[in-house]
Amino acid sequence: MTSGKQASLTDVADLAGVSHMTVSRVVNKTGPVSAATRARVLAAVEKLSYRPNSAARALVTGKTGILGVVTLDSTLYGPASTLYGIEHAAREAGYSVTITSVGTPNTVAIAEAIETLRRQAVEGIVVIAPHAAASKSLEVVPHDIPLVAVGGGQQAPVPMIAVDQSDGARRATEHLLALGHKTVWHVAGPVDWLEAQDREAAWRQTLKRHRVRAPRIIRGDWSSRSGYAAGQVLAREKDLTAVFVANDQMALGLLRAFTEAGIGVPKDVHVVGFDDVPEAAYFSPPLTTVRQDFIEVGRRTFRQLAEQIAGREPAARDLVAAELIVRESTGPR
Amino acid sequence: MTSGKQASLTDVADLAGVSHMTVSRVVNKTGPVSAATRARVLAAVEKLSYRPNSAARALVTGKTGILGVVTLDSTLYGPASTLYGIEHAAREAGYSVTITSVGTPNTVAIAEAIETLRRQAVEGIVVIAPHAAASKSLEVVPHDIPLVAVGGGQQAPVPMIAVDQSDGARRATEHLLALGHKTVWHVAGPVDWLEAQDREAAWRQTLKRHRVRAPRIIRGDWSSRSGYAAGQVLAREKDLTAVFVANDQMALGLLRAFTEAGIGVPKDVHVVGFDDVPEAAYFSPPLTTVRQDFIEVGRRTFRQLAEQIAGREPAARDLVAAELIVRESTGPR
DNA sequence: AGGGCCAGTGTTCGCGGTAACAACCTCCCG
DNA sequence: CGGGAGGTTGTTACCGCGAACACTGGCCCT
Repeated sequence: MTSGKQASLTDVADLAGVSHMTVSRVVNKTGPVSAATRARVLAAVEKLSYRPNSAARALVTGKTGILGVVTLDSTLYGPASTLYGIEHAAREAGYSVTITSVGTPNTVAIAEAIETLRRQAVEGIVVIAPHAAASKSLEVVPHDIPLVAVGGGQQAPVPMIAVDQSDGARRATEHLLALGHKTVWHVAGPVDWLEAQDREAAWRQTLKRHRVRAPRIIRGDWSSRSGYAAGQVLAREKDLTAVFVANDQMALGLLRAFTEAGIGVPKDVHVVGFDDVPEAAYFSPPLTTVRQDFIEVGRRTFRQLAEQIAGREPAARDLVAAELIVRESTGPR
Repeated sequence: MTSGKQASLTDVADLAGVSHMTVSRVVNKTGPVSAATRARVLAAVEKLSYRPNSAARALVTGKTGILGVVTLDSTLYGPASTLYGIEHAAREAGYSVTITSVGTPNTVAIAEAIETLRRQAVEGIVVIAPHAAASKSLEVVPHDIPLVAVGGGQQAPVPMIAVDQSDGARRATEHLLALGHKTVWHVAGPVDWLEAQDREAAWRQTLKRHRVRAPRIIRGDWSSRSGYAAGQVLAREKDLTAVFVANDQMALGLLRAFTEAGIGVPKDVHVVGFDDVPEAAYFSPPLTTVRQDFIEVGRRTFRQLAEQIAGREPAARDLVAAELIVRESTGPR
């Protein structure tokens, strides 16, 4: 019974004894069709297990119903969550999502990824690459296709959605200051990551506003390993009482280093992270951190893209508020 | 200069003063074209920034160059890593990947996801859903499209690639037994996850082979929270000295519970996890665990699919070996 | 009674490519 | 010097679908 080829509109039409146009009307619910005819057509569709040919449809309508996402091929919590947020919103609206990952977010790789997606005739592109180089490459990208950046930094050259990094970092820093600390140290993310820059800048500014001197910065690369190294360095600082770490993974490494160095958290030092990964509540000790609603980011990203596809020119920036989650790492001593 | 529409083969042909067929030959490097003509065509292509229309091509060739992946919309380390492994291998071979995520892997959701992908005219489908229900739904899926399951359990109804769960669980259990423990407790994953079943079965079998009685099982849901709960339960067991936890996230929660209960790891109890998430080396204490090479899984998955697309009937199962990574959680007391 | 109007249906055309074949030109050979 | 070979180019026929328009018949209105 597997007759080799997929059934076409015409096949269905022949079986139902109507023209292919009538079948098209039934399938797409466009134009009037009598109940009797519709039933016959539907039966034929069922019998042949007809599936519309997306290529043919795309060819004639000029719309593929596909969105492209450029993402890092990492399993970093943020990008992965955002991807699923976008995919979910897109699917609900009848779009499908194809991904192209880049190992390292340099200008060339991003440009290639975008070109790859364009060859797929995607209707719009999301770039999840909160990275300076990525942002740079967006400047030179042709602007003849709907495009949205996720986490593109303060002055992205294209419309952008992101969690408000400054807001989050400010909350974290002020939380620590409110606990009475003289100052707050910072373990930053990689310089070339915009989110790292934003968090660092907000931390610095918050200290300044409170007339507190900023200690020197320790820099990591988001990994637990680098957080561990940072922790070893900080463990040698005499008057260290509070640390704001730019993400949870690094905070984990830092906690480990502190444990090994005999530094108690929260007894001797208070620590705040960023991201609120699902595991953060079970670190030792449970980590105070800044939660980012990536699902919401994904949703708004899709909405933004949909607006552009519809030909409207939506707001250039959209920030999602961050939320401080207080746990034991900044608890009573 | 943005002339509204994308240039077509004919536009290029007109500009270069040749027929559209010649342009096609140049673009696809099929058939002979004189050097002079090729140069003229290429110049025209460049000038108009011509991009082949994938829909038109797909319509006539019947090939879309798209692969579909059904995945969980979770940020679980395993599925996410596998996805990127597949995407990478696929892109190298000129395929692009579209994803469809399912919140919970029940039969209906999987079937819908597959149908959604088929409407996209994907050339092959990967189902990353190491779940009993997913496996079930694969039994009833039409077999007229190349399909591969990742982590589909021992008797998947379709070709399957996976890390050898039994092998990994056996290594973990034997490692603990070799350290002299009377027995090994097990915190298992959800019953309806095939990997959880495999790990549990291998643990039980290994104990049996060593003529050791298996303690009762504690069951979690992969989350740190459930691992924490399991840890609280186990903390009340008198003769507990060794625990094999079915994944690293749960192991983290368990470590936390043990810490709160005053149980030392590795001093009082030895703990082994599964997955080797990047953070595992920085747990307190660093976690002995079983590493799974998801990139390799992704690579082989794509290869499998490519074979099927090429019309060959490849091996039904392909297992990737697991590796035991020994760290402090099973270290000297 | 004649003329819209409209629901229901069919016909034609073309989207942008590739496959298949035809046509032309050169060159070389007997 | 005729003819076949082969390299180079063009022509034509679809692929499956939807847009646009044409057609049919009944019904209502004047």
